[in-house]
Amino acid sequence: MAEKSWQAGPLRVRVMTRDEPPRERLTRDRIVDVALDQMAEQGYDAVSMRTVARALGTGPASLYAHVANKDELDQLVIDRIASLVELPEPDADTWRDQVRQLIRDMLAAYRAHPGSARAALATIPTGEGGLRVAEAMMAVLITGGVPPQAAAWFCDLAALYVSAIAAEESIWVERAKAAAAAGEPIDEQAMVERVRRVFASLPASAYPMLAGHAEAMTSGDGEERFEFGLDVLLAGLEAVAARMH
Amino acid sequence: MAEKSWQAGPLRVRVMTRDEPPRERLTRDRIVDVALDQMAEQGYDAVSMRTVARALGTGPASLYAHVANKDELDQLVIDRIASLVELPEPDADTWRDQVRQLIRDMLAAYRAHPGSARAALATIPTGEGGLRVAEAMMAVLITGGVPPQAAAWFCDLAALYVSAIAAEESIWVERAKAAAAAGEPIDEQAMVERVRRVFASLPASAYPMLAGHAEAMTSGDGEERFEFGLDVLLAGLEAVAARMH
DNA sequence: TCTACTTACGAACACCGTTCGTGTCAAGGT
DNA sequence: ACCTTGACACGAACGGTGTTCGTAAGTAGA
Repeated sequence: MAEKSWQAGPLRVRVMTRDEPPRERLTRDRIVDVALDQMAEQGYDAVSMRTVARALGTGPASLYAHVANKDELDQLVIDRIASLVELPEPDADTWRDQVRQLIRDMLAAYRAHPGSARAALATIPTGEGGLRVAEAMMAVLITGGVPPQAAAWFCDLAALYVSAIAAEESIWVERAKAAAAAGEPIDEQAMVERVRRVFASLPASAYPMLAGHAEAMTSGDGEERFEFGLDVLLAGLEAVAARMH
Repeated sequence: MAEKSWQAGPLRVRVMTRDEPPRERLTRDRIVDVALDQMAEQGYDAVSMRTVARALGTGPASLYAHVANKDELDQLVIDRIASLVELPEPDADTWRDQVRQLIRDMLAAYRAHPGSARAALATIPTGEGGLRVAEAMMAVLITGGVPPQAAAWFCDLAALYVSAIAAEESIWVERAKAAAAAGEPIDEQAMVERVRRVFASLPASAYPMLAGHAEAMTSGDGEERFEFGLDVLLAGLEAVAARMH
Protein backbone atom coordinates (compact mmCIF):
# COMPACT_ATOMS: atom_id res chain seq x y z
CA MET A 1 0.00 0.00 0.00
CA ALA A 2 1.10 3.54 -0.66
CA GLU A 3 -0.02 6.57 1.27
CA LYS A 4 -0.89 9.83 -0.28
CA SER A 5 -2.11 13.02 1.29
CA TRP A 6 -2.95 16.54 0.20
CA GLN A 7 -4.77 19.67 1.21
CA ALA A 8 -8.20 20.24 -0.31
CA GLY A 9 -9.42 23.62 0.84
CA PRO A 10 -9.84 23.38 4.62
CA LEU A 11 -9.59 19.60 4.60
CA ARG A 12 -6.62 17.35 5.02
CA VAL A 13 -7.18 14.39 2.73
CA ARG A 14 -5.30 11.16 3.25
CA VAL A 15 -5.76 8.18 0.99
CA MET A 16 -4.36 4.69 0.73
CA THR A 17 -4.03 3.36 -2.80
CA ARG A 18 -3.31 -0.17 -3.91
CA ASP A 19 0.07 0.29 -5.43
CA GLU A 20 -0.45 -2.31 -8.08
CA PRO A 21 -3.02 -1.93 -10.71
CA PRO A 22 -0.17 -3.62 -12.50
CA ARG A 23 -1.28 -2.21 -15.80
CA GLU A 24 2.06 -2.14 -17.58
CA ARG A 25 2.93 0.87 -19.59
CA LEU A 26 2.00 0.86 -23.23
CA THR A 27 4.80 0.22 -25.69
CA ARG A 28 5.25 0.01 -29.40
CA ASP A 29 6.43 -3.54 -28.93
CA ARG A 30 3.46 -4.60 -26.84
CA ILE A 31 1.11 -3.09 -29.39
CA VAL A 32 2.79 -4.92 -32.24
CA ASP A 33 2.75 -8.13 -30.20
CA VAL A 34 -1.00 -7.96 -29.79
CA ALA A 35 -1.62 -7.00 -33.41
CA LEU A 36 0.52 -9.92 -34.55
CA ASP A 37 -1.35 -12.35 -32.34
CA GLN A 38 -4.71 -11.17 -33.54
CA MET A 39 -3.60 -11.43 -37.15
CA ALA A 40 -2.35 -14.98 -36.63
CA GLU A 41 -5.62 -16.02 -35.05
CA GLN A 42 -8.24 -14.08 -36.94
CA GLY A 43 -6.65 -12.58 -40.02
CA TYR A 44 -5.91 -9.05 -41.14
CA ASP A 45 -9.47 -7.80 -41.26
CA ALA A 46 -10.04 -8.65 -37.63
CA VAL A 47 -7.21 -6.38 -36.53
CA SER A 48 -8.26 -2.81 -35.94
CA MET A 49 -7.04 -0.04 -33.71
CA ARG A 50 -10.03 -0.77 -31.54
CA THR A 51 -9.51 -4.50 -31.19
CA VAL A 52 -5.84 -4.03 -30.39
CA ALA A 53 -6.65 -1.38 -27.83
CA ARG A 54 -9.36 -3.54 -26.28
CA ALA A 55 -6.96 -6.44 -25.92
CA LEU A 56 -4.63 -4.08 -24.10
CA GLY A 57 -7.42 -2.93 -21.84
CA THR A 58 -7.67 0.60 -23.14
CA GLY A 59 -9.21 2.77 -25.83
CA PRO A 60 -8.02 3.34 -29.37
CA ALA A 61 -6.75 6.83 -28.69
CA SER A 62 -4.03 5.49 -26.45
CA LEU A 63 -2.28 3.77 -29.30
CA TYR A 64 -1.60 6.96 -31.18
CA ALA A 65 1.01 8.03 -28.67
CA HIS A 66 3.19 5.13 -29.81
CA VAL A 67 2.17 4.60 -33.40
CA ALA A 68 1.48 7.30 -35.93
CA ASN A 69 -1.04 5.41 -38.01
CA LYS A 70 -2.75 2.19 -38.76
CA ASP A 71 -0.44 2.27 -41.73
CA GLU A 72 2.63 2.48 -39.55
CA LEU A 73 1.32 -0.28 -37.31
CA ASP A 74 0.83 -2.47 -40.35
CA GLN A 75 4.39 -1.88 -41.44
CA LEU A 76 5.70 -2.70 -38.01
CA VAL A 77 3.73 -5.94 -38.04
CA ILE A 78 5.06 -6.83 -41.47
CA ASP A 79 8.57 -6.16 -40.31
CA ARG A 80 8.06 -8.36 -37.30
CA ILE A 81 6.78 -11.16 -39.49
CA ALA A 82 9.83 -10.81 -41.73
CA SER A 83 12.04 -11.08 -38.69
CA LEU A 84 10.62 -14.55 -38.05
CA VAL A 85 11.79 -16.24 -41.24
CA GLU A 86 14.77 -18.50 -41.03
CA LEU A 87 17.79 -17.48 -43.06
CA PRO A 88 20.16 -19.73 -45.01
CA GLU A 89 23.95 -19.71 -44.84
CA PRO A 90 24.96 -18.78 -48.40
CA ASP A 91 26.45 -21.70 -50.29
CA ALA A 92 27.66 -21.44 -53.87
CA ASP A 93 26.71 -25.04 -54.69
CA THR A 94 23.09 -24.96 -53.59
CA TRP A 95 22.24 -21.29 -54.07
CA ARG A 96 19.35 -22.05 -56.39
CA ASP A 97 17.65 -24.22 -53.81
CA GLN A 98 18.44 -21.66 -51.15
CA VAL A 99 16.65 -18.94 -53.09
CA ARG A 100 13.66 -21.21 -53.58
CA GLN A 101 13.57 -22.17 -49.95
CA LEU A 102 13.86 -18.60 -48.77
CA ILE A 103 10.93 -17.57 -50.92
CA ARG A 104 8.93 -20.55 -49.68
CA ASP A 105 9.69 -19.60 -46.09
CA MET A 106 8.54 -16.05 -46.69
CA LEU A 107 5.29 -17.38 -48.05
CA ALA A 108 4.91 -19.60 -45.01
CA ALA A 109 5.47 -16.62 -42.72
CA TYR A 110 2.75 -14.65 -44.48
CA ARG A 111 0.43 -17.62 -44.41
CA ALA A 112 0.83 -17.86 -40.67
CA HIS A 113 -0.71 -14.38 -40.44
CA PRO A 114 -3.50 -14.41 -43.00
CA GLY A 115 -4.00 -11.17 -44.83
CA SER A 116 -0.75 -9.63 -43.68
CA ALA A 117 0.55 -9.73 -47.22
CA ARG A 118 -2.04 -7.18 -48.24
CA ALA A 119 -0.14 -4.69 -46.14
CA ALA A 120 3.21 -6.07 -47.27
CA LEU A 121 2.54 -5.10 -50.87
CA ALA A 122 2.87 -1.51 -49.78
CA THR A 123 6.18 -1.80 -48.03
CA ILE A 124 9.71 -1.14 -49.14
CA PRO A 125 11.41 -3.03 -46.34
CA THR A 126 13.22 -0.39 -44.40
CA GLY A 127 12.85 -1.94 -40.96
CA GLU A 128 15.17 -4.37 -39.26
CA GLY A 129 13.26 -7.53 -40.14
CA GLY A 130 12.87 -6.70 -43.78
CA LEU A 131 16.45 -5.63 -44.22
CA ARG A 132 17.56 -8.88 -42.64
CA VAL A 133 15.75 -10.92 -45.26
CA ALA A 134 16.90 -8.68 -48.09
CA GLU A 135 20.48 -9.00 -46.91
CA ALA A 136 20.24 -12.78 -46.86
CA MET A 137 18.66 -12.93 -50.30
CA MET A 138 21.35 -10.69 -51.74
CA ALA A 139 24.06 -12.77 -50.11
CA VAL A 140 22.74 -15.98 -51.62
CA LEU A 141 22.37 -14.45 -55.07
CA ILE A 142 25.80 -12.81 -55.09
CA THR A 143 27.32 -16.05 -53.83
CA GLY A 144 25.63 -17.74 -56.75
CA GLY A 145 27.38 -15.39 -59.15
CA VAL A 146 24.40 -13.26 -60.08
CA PRO A 147 25.48 -9.74 -61.11
CA PRO A 148 24.64 -7.19 -58.41
CA GLN A 149 22.14 -5.21 -60.44
CA ALA A 150 20.20 -8.31 -61.41
CA ALA A 151 20.38 -9.57 -57.85
CA ALA A 152 19.08 -6.32 -56.44
CA TRP A 153 16.12 -6.13 -58.78
CA PHE A 154 15.41 -9.80 -58.31
CA CYS A 155 15.07 -9.25 -54.57
CA ASP A 156 12.36 -6.78 -55.34
CA LEU A 157 10.70 -9.10 -57.80
CA ALA A 158 10.77 -12.06 -55.44
CA ALA A 159 9.30 -10.03 -52.61
CA LEU A 160 6.58 -8.79 -54.92
CA TYR A 161 5.83 -12.29 -56.15
CA VAL A 162 5.55 -13.88 -52.76
CA SER A 163 3.44 -11.12 -51.26
CA ALA A 164 1.16 -11.08 -54.28
CA ILE A 165 0.65 -14.82 -54.01
CA ALA A 166 -0.01 -14.56 -50.30
CA ALA A 167 -2.38 -11.63 -50.73
CA GLU A 168 -4.34 -13.35 -53.45
CA GLU A 169 -4.63 -16.48 -51.36
CA SER A 170 -5.80 -14.59 -48.31
CA ILE A 171 -8.49 -12.77 -50.24
CA TRP A 172 -9.71 -16.09 -51.50
CA VAL A 173 -9.79 -17.51 -48.01
CA GLU A 174 -11.55 -14.43 -46.75
CA ARG A 175 -14.18 -14.74 -49.41
CA ALA A 176 -14.77 -18.40 -48.66
CA LYS A 177 -15.10 -17.55 -45.00
CA ALA A 178 -17.63 -14.83 -45.74
CA ALA A 179 -19.62 -17.20 -47.92
CA ALA A 180 -19.54 -19.77 -45.17
CA ALA A 181 -20.75 -17.27 -42.57
CA ALA A 182 -23.79 -16.26 -44.61
CA GLY A 183 -25.61 -18.96 -46.54
CA GLU A 184 -24.23 -22.22 -47.79
CA PRO A 185 -20.78 -23.04 -46.56
CA ILE A 186 -18.77 -23.14 -49.77
CA ASP A 187 -15.56 -25.02 -49.34
CA GLU A 188 -12.50 -24.55 -51.51
CA GLN A 189 -13.18 -27.63 -53.56
CA ALA A 190 -16.58 -26.35 -54.60
CA MET A 191 -15.22 -22.97 -55.71
CA VAL A 192 -12.54 -24.64 -57.83
CA GLU A 193 -15.16 -26.88 -59.31
CA ARG A 194 -17.30 -23.92 -60.25
CA VAL A 195 -14.47 -22.13 -62.01
CA ARG A 196 -13.66 -25.35 -63.81
CA ARG A 197 -17.23 -25.64 -65.00
CA VAL A 198 -17.19 -22.09 -66.31
CA PHE A 199 -14.14 -22.78 -68.41
CA ALA A 200 -15.45 -26.10 -69.60
CA SER A 201 -18.74 -24.60 -70.75
CA LEU A 202 -17.22 -21.71 -72.68
CA PRO A 203 -18.42 -21.48 -76.28
CA ALA A 204 -15.59 -22.65 -78.49
CA SER A 205 -16.62 -20.15 -81.12
CA ALA A 206 -15.87 -17.09 -79.00
CA TYR A 207 -13.10 -18.58 -76.89
CA PRO A 208 -11.35 -21.28 -78.92
CA MET A 209 -8.21 -21.22 -76.81
CA LEU A 210 -9.83 -21.23 -73.39
CA ALA A 211 -12.35 -23.87 -74.37
CA GLY A 212 -9.75 -25.98 -76.11
CA HIS A 213 -7.38 -25.92 -73.17
CA ALA A 214 -9.90 -25.81 -70.36
CA GLU A 215 -8.16 -28.74 -68.75
CA ALA A 216 -4.81 -26.91 -68.63
CA MET A 217 -6.37 -23.64 -67.52
CA THR A 218 -7.87 -25.17 -64.40
CA SER A 219 -5.39 -27.85 -63.51
CA GLY A 220 -3.03 -27.61 -60.59
CA ASP A 221 -3.61 -26.45 -57.06
CA GLY A 222 -2.12 -23.36 -55.45
CA GLU A 223 1.07 -25.11 -54.52
CA GLU A 224 1.75 -26.34 -58.03
CA ARG A 225 1.16 -22.90 -59.48
CA PHE A 226 3.39 -21.30 -56.89
CA GLU A 227 6.19 -23.72 -57.76
CA PHE A 228 5.69 -23.03 -61.45
CA GLY A 229 6.15 -19.34 -60.78
CA LEU A 230 9.28 -20.13 -58.82
CA ASP A 231 10.62 -22.14 -61.75
CA VAL A 232 9.94 -19.31 -64.14
CA LEU A 233 11.49 -16.69 -61.89
CA LEU A 234 14.68 -18.65 -61.31
CA ALA A 235 15.14 -19.77 -64.89
CA GLY A 236 14.46 -16.21 -65.99
CA LEU A 237 16.94 -14.82 -63.52
CA GLU A 238 19.70 -17.05 -64.84
CA ALA A 239 18.96 -16.16 -68.43
CA VAL A 240 18.84 -12.44 -67.75
CA ALA A 241 21.90 -12.58 -65.51
CA ALA A 242 23.84 -14.35 -68.27
CA ARG A 243 22.75 -11.66 -70.69
CA MET A 244 24.15 -9.01 -68.31
CA HIS A 245 27.33 -11.10 -68.07
CA MET B 1 -48.79 14.12 -69.23
CA ALA B 2 -50.36 11.03 -67.78
CA GLU B 3 -53.65 10.89 -65.99
CA LYS B 4 -54.30 8.84 -62.96
CA SER B 5 -57.39 8.53 -60.83
CA TRP B 6 -58.65 6.50 -57.92
CA GLN B 7 -61.26 6.37 -55.24
CA ALA B 8 -60.21 7.53 -51.75
CA GLY B 9 -63.13 7.00 -49.46
CA PRO B 10 -65.93 9.25 -50.69
CA LEU B 11 -63.64 11.26 -52.92
CA ARG B 12 -62.76 10.78 -56.49
CA VAL B 13 -59.13 11.79 -56.87
CA ARG B 14 -57.67 12.68 -60.21
CA VAL B 15 -54.09 13.65 -60.74
CA MET B 16 -51.90 14.64 -63.63
CA THR B 17 -48.28 13.61 -63.39
CA ARG B 18 -45.39 14.68 -65.56
CA ASP B 19 -44.61 11.46 -67.28
CA GLU B 20 -40.91 12.12 -67.34
CA PRO B 21 -39.06 12.65 -64.16
CA PRO B 22 -36.38 11.49 -66.49
CA ARG B 23 -34.60 9.66 -63.73
CA GLU B 24 -33.57 6.68 -65.78
CA ARG B 25 -33.86 3.31 -64.20
CA LEU B 26 -30.92 2.02 -62.29
CA THR B 27 -28.86 -0.60 -64.04
CA ARG B 28 -25.83 -2.68 -63.33
CA ASP B 29 -24.19 -1.05 -66.28
CA ARG B 30 -24.94 2.49 -65.21
CA ILE B 31 -23.62 1.73 -61.74
CA VAL B 32 -20.42 0.30 -63.14
CA ASP B 33 -20.08 3.28 -65.45
CA VAL B 34 -20.18 5.70 -62.56
CA ALA B 35 -17.83 3.65 -60.42
CA LEU B 36 -15.36 3.46 -63.29
CA ASP B 37 -15.48 7.20 -63.85
CA GLN B 38 -14.93 7.96 -60.20
CA MET B 39 -12.03 5.55 -60.05
CA ALA B 40 -10.40 7.12 -63.09
CA GLU B 41 -10.72 10.57 -61.61
CA GLN B 42 -10.16 10.08 -57.92
CA GLY B 43 -8.77 6.60 -57.37
CA TYR B 44 -10.09 3.49 -55.72
CA ASP B 45 -10.44 4.87 -52.20
CA ALA B 46 -12.73 7.62 -53.37
CA VAL B 47 -15.24 5.12 -54.71
CA SER B 48 -17.76 3.98 -52.18
CA MET B 49 -21.29 2.75 -52.35
CA ARG B 50 -22.33 6.15 -51.10
CA THR B 51 -20.40 8.21 -53.63
CA VAL B 52 -21.64 6.06 -56.49
CA ALA B 53 -25.20 6.33 -55.25
CA ARG B 54 -24.89 10.08 -54.79
CA ALA B 55 -23.64 10.49 -58.35
CA LEU B 56 -26.72 8.61 -59.48
CA GLY B 57 -28.96 10.81 -57.40
CA THR B 58 -30.04 8.18 -54.92
CA GLY B 59 -29.07 6.45 -51.69
CA PRO B 60 -26.70 3.55 -51.18
CA ALA B 61 -29.44 1.03 -50.51
CA SER B 62 -30.67 1.32 -54.05
CA LEU B 63 -27.53 -0.21 -55.45
CA TYR B 64 -28.01 -3.49 -53.68
CA ALA B 65 -30.87 -4.44 -55.94
CA HIS B 66 -28.42 -4.64 -58.84
CA VAL B 67 -25.16 -5.57 -57.16
CA ALA B 68 -24.71 -8.06 -54.37
CA ASN B 69 -21.71 -6.46 -52.75
CA LYS B 70 -19.03 -3.87 -52.90
CA ASP B 71 -16.92 -6.88 -53.72
CA GLU B 72 -19.05 -7.77 -56.71
CA LEU B 73 -19.07 -4.17 -57.87
CA ASP B 74 -15.28 -4.15 -57.70
CA GLN B 75 -15.10 -7.26 -59.82
CA LEU B 76 -17.45 -5.79 -62.38
CA VAL B 77 -15.30 -2.69 -62.55
CA ILE B 78 -12.15 -4.76 -62.99
CA ASP B 79 -13.82 -6.71 -65.74
CA ARG B 80 -14.84 -3.51 -67.48
CA ILE B 81 -11.29 -2.23 -67.27
CA ALA B 82 -10.02 -5.48 -68.75
CA SER B 83 -12.47 -5.07 -71.61
CA LEU B 84 -10.74 -1.80 -72.54
CA VAL B 85 -7.31 -3.21 -73.35
CA GLU B 86 -6.39 -3.57 -76.97
CA LEU B 87 -5.70 -7.10 -78.15
CA PRO B 88 -3.04 -8.25 -80.62
CA GLU B 89 -3.52 -10.49 -83.64
CA PRO B 90 -1.39 -13.53 -82.82
CA ASP B 91 1.73 -13.74 -84.93
CA ALA B 92 4.29 -16.52 -84.62
CA ASP B 93 7.20 -14.26 -85.50
CA THR B 94 6.65 -11.51 -82.97
CA TRP B 95 4.86 -13.42 -80.22
CA ARG B 96 7.43 -12.42 -77.59
CA ASP B 97 6.87 -8.74 -78.22
CA GLN B 98 3.15 -9.31 -78.34
CA VAL B 99 3.18 -10.85 -74.88
CA ARG B 100 5.24 -7.95 -73.57
CA GLN B 101 2.97 -5.42 -75.15
CA LEU B 102 -0.16 -7.07 -73.87
CA ILE B 103 1.18 -7.01 -70.33
CA ARG B 104 2.22 -3.39 -70.72
CA ASP B 105 -1.25 -2.52 -71.95
CA MET B 106 -2.84 -4.21 -68.97
CA LEU B 107 -0.63 -2.15 -66.68
CA ALA B 108 -1.64 0.99 -68.54
CA ALA B 109 -5.30 0.11 -68.11
CA TYR B 110 -4.88 -0.33 -64.37
CA ARG B 111 -2.89 2.88 -64.14
CA ALA B 112 -5.72 4.75 -65.78
CA HIS B 113 -7.86 3.76 -62.79
CA PRO B 114 -5.56 4.15 -59.81
CA GLY B 115 -6.05 1.57 -57.12
CA SER B 116 -8.21 -0.71 -59.20
CA ALA B 117 -5.49 -3.32 -59.16
CA ARG B 118 -5.97 -3.77 -55.45
CA ALA B 119 -9.33 -5.30 -56.30
CA ALA B 120 -7.92 -7.13 -59.29
CA LEU B 121 -5.61 -9.20 -57.12
CA ALA B 122 -8.67 -10.94 -55.82
CA THR B 123 -10.18 -11.89 -59.12
CA ILE B 124 -10.04 -15.01 -61.20
CA PRO B 125 -11.26 -13.47 -64.43
CA THR B 126 -14.55 -15.10 -65.08
CA GLY B 127 -16.30 -12.14 -66.67
CA GLU B 128 -16.40 -11.21 -70.31
CA GLY B 129 -13.61 -8.66 -70.22
CA GLY B 130 -11.20 -10.84 -68.33
CA LEU B 131 -11.86 -13.89 -70.45
CA ARG B 132 -11.28 -11.79 -73.52
CA VAL B 133 -7.71 -10.90 -72.57
CA ALA B 134 -7.00 -14.38 -71.23
CA GLU B 135 -8.09 -15.77 -74.58
CA ALA B 136 -5.80 -13.36 -76.40
CA MET B 137 -2.86 -14.14 -74.17
CA MET B 138 -3.34 -17.86 -74.62
CA ALA B 139 -3.61 -17.43 -78.37
CA VAL B 140 -0.34 -15.54 -78.56
CA LEU B 141 1.47 -18.04 -76.37
CA ILE B 142 0.18 -21.11 -78.19
CA THR B 143 1.01 -19.48 -81.51
CA GLY B 144 4.50 -18.99 -80.13
CA GLY B 145 4.79 -22.71 -79.52
CA VAL B 146 4.48 -22.65 -75.75
CA PRO B 147 3.05 -25.92 -74.40
CA PRO B 148 -0.55 -25.48 -73.24
CA GLN B 149 0.08 -26.20 -69.58
CA ALA B 150 2.92 -23.69 -69.39
CA ALA B 151 0.86 -21.16 -71.34
CA ALA B 152 -2.11 -21.54 -69.02
CA TRP B 153 -0.11 -21.10 -65.86
CA PHE B 154 1.83 -18.25 -67.40
CA CYS B 155 -1.41 -16.37 -68.03
CA ASP B 156 -2.06 -16.59 -64.33
CA LEU B 157 1.46 -15.51 -63.49
CA ALA B 158 1.40 -12.55 -65.85
CA ALA B 159 -1.92 -11.36 -64.50
CA LEU B 160 -0.61 -11.65 -60.97
CA TYR B 161 2.56 -9.78 -61.85
CA VAL B 162 0.89 -6.88 -63.54
CA SER B 163 -1.76 -6.42 -60.90
CA ALA B 164 0.81 -6.65 -58.12
CA ILE B 165 2.94 -3.99 -59.79
CA ALA B 166 -0.07 -1.78 -60.30
CA ALA B 167 -1.32 -2.28 -56.75
CA GLU B 168 2.07 -1.51 -55.24
CA GLU B 169 2.35 1.60 -57.35
CA SER B 170 -1.08 2.83 -56.40
CA ILE B 171 -0.42 2.39 -52.70
CA TRP B 172 2.72 4.43 -53.09
CA VAL B 173 0.85 7.16 -54.89
CA GLU B 174 -1.88 7.09 -52.28
CA ARG B 175 0.64 7.48 -49.51
CA ALA B 176 2.34 10.39 -51.22
CA LYS B 177 -1.02 12.01 -51.70
CA ALA B 178 -1.88 11.58 -48.02
CA ALA B 179 1.48 13.03 -47.02
CA ALA B 180 0.87 15.96 -49.31
CA ALA B 181 -2.58 16.61 -47.88
CA ALA B 182 -1.33 16.80 -44.29
CA GLY B 183 1.99 18.50 -43.67
CA GLU B 184 4.86 18.87 -46.06
CA PRO B 185 4.10 17.90 -49.59
CA ILE B 186 6.49 15.01 -50.18
CA ASP B 187 7.00 14.40 -53.86
CA GLU B 188 8.10 11.12 -55.35
CA GLN B 189 11.67 12.26 -55.81
CA ALA B 190 12.04 13.01 -52.12
CA MET B 191 10.72 9.61 -51.07
CA VAL B 192 13.12 7.83 -53.39
CA GLU B 193 15.93 9.96 -52.03
CA ARG B 194 15.07 9.01 -48.49
CA VAL B 195 15.08 5.30 -49.22
CA ARG B 196 18.38 5.75 -50.99
CA ARG B 197 19.84 7.47 -47.97
CA VAL B 198 18.69 4.67 -45.69
CA PHE B 199 20.47 2.09 -47.81
CA ALA B 200 23.58 4.22 -48.15
CA SER B 201 23.87 4.72 -44.40
CA LEU B 202 23.46 1.06 -43.48
CA PRO B 203 26.30 -0.26 -41.27
CA ALA B 204 28.49 -2.48 -43.42
CA SER B 205 29.13 -4.71 -40.45
CA ALA B 206 25.52 -5.85 -40.09
CA TYR B 207 24.49 -5.53 -43.73
CA PRO B 208 27.56 -6.07 -45.88
CA MET B 209 25.56 -6.90 -49.00
CA LEU B 210 23.03 -4.11 -48.82
CA ALA B 211 25.64 -1.51 -47.91
CA GLY B 212 28.06 -2.79 -50.51
CA HIS B 213 25.49 -2.72 -53.29
CA ALA B 214 23.46 0.26 -52.14
CA GLU B 215 23.80 1.75 -55.57
CA ALA B 216 22.31 -1.30 -57.27
CA MET B 217 19.56 -1.67 -54.66
CA THR B 218 18.21 1.78 -55.25
CA SER B 219 18.88 2.33 -58.93
CA GLY B 220 16.22 2.27 -61.57
CA ASP B 221 12.79 3.82 -61.61
CA GLY B 222 9.51 1.94 -61.65
CA GLU B 223 9.55 1.53 -65.39
CA GLU B 224 13.00 -0.03 -65.48
CA ARG B 225 12.09 -2.45 -62.75
CA PHE B 226 8.88 -3.38 -64.48
CA GLU B 227 10.76 -4.12 -67.67
CA PHE B 228 13.30 -6.18 -65.76
CA GLY B 229 10.48 -8.29 -64.38
CA LEU B 230 9.11 -8.69 -67.88
CA ASP B 231 12.52 -9.88 -69.08
CA VAL B 232 12.73 -12.39 -66.27
CA LEU B 233 9.22 -13.70 -66.82
CA LEU B 234 9.66 -14.17 -70.55
CA ALA B 235 13.12 -15.70 -70.36
CA GLY B 236 11.88 -17.95 -67.60
CA LEU B 237 8.86 -18.96 -69.62
CA GLU B 238 10.98 -20.05 -72.54
CA ALA B 239 13.35 -22.03 -70.34
CA VAL B 240 10.55 -23.78 -68.49
CA ALA B 241 8.59 -24.39 -71.69
CA ALA B 242 11.64 -25.98 -73.28
CA ARG B 243 12.00 -28.20 -70.21
CA MET B 244 8.39 -29.36 -70.68
CA HIS B 245 9.21 -29.95 -74.37
C1' DT C 1 -59.67 -2.07 -61.47
C1' DC C 2 -57.59 -4.81 -58.32
C1' DT C 3 -53.59 -7.41 -57.15
C1' DA C 4 -48.76 -9.23 -57.14
C1' DC C 5 -44.31 -8.19 -57.69
C1' DT C 6 -40.27 -5.80 -58.72
C1' DT C 7 -37.61 -1.71 -57.95
C1' DA C 8 -36.30 2.38 -55.06
C1' DC C 9 -34.77 4.37 -50.97
C1' DG C 10 -34.62 6.90 -46.05
C1' DA C 11 -33.16 5.53 -41.80
C1' DA C 12 -30.55 3.03 -38.95
C1' DC C 13 -26.78 -0.39 -37.30
C1' DA C 14 -22.31 -1.61 -36.25
C1' DC C 15 -18.15 -0.83 -37.44
C1' DC C 16 -13.79 1.88 -38.94
C1' DG C 17 -9.43 5.44 -38.35
C1' DT C 18 -8.48 9.55 -36.20
C1' DT C 19 -8.57 13.92 -33.19
C1' DC C 20 -9.62 16.82 -29.13
C1' DG C 21 -9.49 18.03 -24.60
C1' DT C 22 -9.12 16.49 -20.25
C1' DG C 23 -7.42 13.63 -16.67
C1' DT C 24 -3.63 11.05 -14.28
C1' DC C 25 0.75 10.42 -12.53
C1' DA C 26 5.77 10.36 -11.78
C1' DA C 27 9.97 13.17 -11.76
C1' DG C 28 12.48 17.52 -10.85
C1' DG C 29 13.21 21.91 -8.91
C1' DT C 30 12.63 24.79 -5.14
C1' DA D 1 7.13 19.04 1.64
C1' DC D 2 5.26 21.48 -1.73
C1' DC D 3 4.55 23.05 -6.50
C1' DT D 4 5.30 22.75 -11.40
C1' DT D 5 6.00 20.50 -15.52
C1' DG D 6 5.54 17.34 -19.09
C1' DA D 7 4.70 12.87 -20.87
C1' DC D 8 1.37 9.48 -21.09
C1' DA D 9 -3.52 7.66 -21.00
C1' DC D 10 -7.99 7.75 -22.58
C1' DG D 11 -13.44 8.86 -22.99
C1' DA D 12 -16.04 10.96 -26.24
C1' DA D 13 -16.96 12.43 -30.48
C1' DC D 14 -16.48 13.24 -35.80
C1' DG D 15 -17.08 11.82 -40.22
C1' DG D 16 -16.65 8.10 -42.88
C1' DT D 17 -17.58 2.95 -44.32
C1' DG D 18 -20.60 -1.48 -46.00
C1' DT D 19 -24.88 -3.39 -45.27
C1' DT D 20 -29.89 -4.41 -43.76
C1' DC D 21 -34.74 -3.38 -42.80
C1' DG D 22 -39.20 -1.86 -43.65
C1' DT D 23 -41.81 0.82 -46.40
C1' DA D 24 -43.10 3.46 -50.43
C1' DA D 25 -43.66 3.81 -55.45
C1' DG D 26 -44.30 2.15 -59.73
C1' DT D 27 -45.30 -1.59 -63.31
C1' DA D 28 -47.49 -5.36 -65.33
C1' DG D 29 -50.99 -9.19 -65.39
C1' DA D 30 -55.51 -10.93 -64.51
